[in-house]
Amino acid sequence: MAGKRKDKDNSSSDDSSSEDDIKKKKLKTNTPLIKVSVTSNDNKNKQLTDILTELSVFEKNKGQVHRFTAYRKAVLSIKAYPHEIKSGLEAQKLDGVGAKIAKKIDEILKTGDLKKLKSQNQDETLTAINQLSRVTGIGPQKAKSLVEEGIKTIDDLKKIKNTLTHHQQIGLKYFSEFEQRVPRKEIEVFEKLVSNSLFSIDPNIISQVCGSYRRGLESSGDIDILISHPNFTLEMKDKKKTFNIIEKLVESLKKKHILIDDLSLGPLKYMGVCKLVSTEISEQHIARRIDFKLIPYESYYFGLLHNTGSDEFNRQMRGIALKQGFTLSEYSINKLSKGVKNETPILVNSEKEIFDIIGMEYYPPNKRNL
DNA sequence: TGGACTGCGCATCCGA
DNA sequence: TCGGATGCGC
DNA sequence: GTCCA
Repeated sequence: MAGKRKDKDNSSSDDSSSEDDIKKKKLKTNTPLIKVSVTSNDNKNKQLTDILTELSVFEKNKGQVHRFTAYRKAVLSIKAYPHEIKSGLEAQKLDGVGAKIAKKIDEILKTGDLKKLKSQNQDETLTAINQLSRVTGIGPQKAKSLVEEGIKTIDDLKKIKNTLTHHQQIGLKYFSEFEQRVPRKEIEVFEKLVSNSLFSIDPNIISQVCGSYRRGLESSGDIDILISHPNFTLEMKDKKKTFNIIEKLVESLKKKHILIDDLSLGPLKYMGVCKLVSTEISEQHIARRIDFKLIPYESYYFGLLHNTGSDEFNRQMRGIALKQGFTLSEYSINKLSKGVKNETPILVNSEKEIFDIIGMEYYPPNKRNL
């Protein structure tokens, strides 16, 4: 239903000879990985990346997830580019920047603004959809139907709270809090609390906080914890034998009043809300998003690698794996023979072994902030 | 020029 | 009521 | 929107 593309007036038919030149010269952000320092605030093209990021959000909320990722990829390339971009043509040498974005960059450099963005920002429906989509559980479809019913703001949502799903109601309840970053110090406390609960459930459980926390950043968007146990194997997962670690963990943390609301709870994945207990003398704390994932034991290091990211790092590493004849996933690495996946899983005992298999230099987590 | 772009767990909806 | 489809998040 | 077969 969501309208097919209609990009009229923008028929990208121009400059064909220079196009081919550009393609050959494309700087692949592939092999070798371009290193960006952990504090990569040396972005000389902030105006460009800010505007392109805004465009990406519009696309995502219009349901155009691939256009969203396309813009995001272009933004990452530009952020990693160490010079001030002076023309669309210059930008187009970067991986992920094509003719359309190059044209937009020219317009931005020339006029300081972008008509497409302006008109979208003046579109009441689109901006309302963007607003509603900030509530977790409300995606492009729900946002669209809400706006069609005349619900356009967060305040409007509160009036019809009872018609929302449980997930959406929790999203509304903590709307502002979920948009705050979680300081590293606070995650360290949660880490300890969760570890303690897990140890009392079964001392053989292993766990690790992943995401940007593991990459060493000073704050994260949420808290993402991977859990495994020697007795929970791939075979058990495939046969759907239940292993109720997550259920026990959730129960334990609720007793400690650390978990205060749930978004979803299954045998393999929990999504919920946590908050440190505030006392009179300590500072007051706010609610945070937290996820637990139970990973089969043989998949643990693959899960660790995958869930540590960054997304861009994963993308590039998977690309390198492919060149070496492997497919790398969240669960395993498999040899490709004649393009077909060999189903025999390769076992590893560390992340480093995965790098070794594809002949790649080891990147510790704090070097994966691409 | 048209298809790929990760794909899977959970909640909820929908149709038989 | 149940199995599959869909929306969503990551 | 970009890339690639």
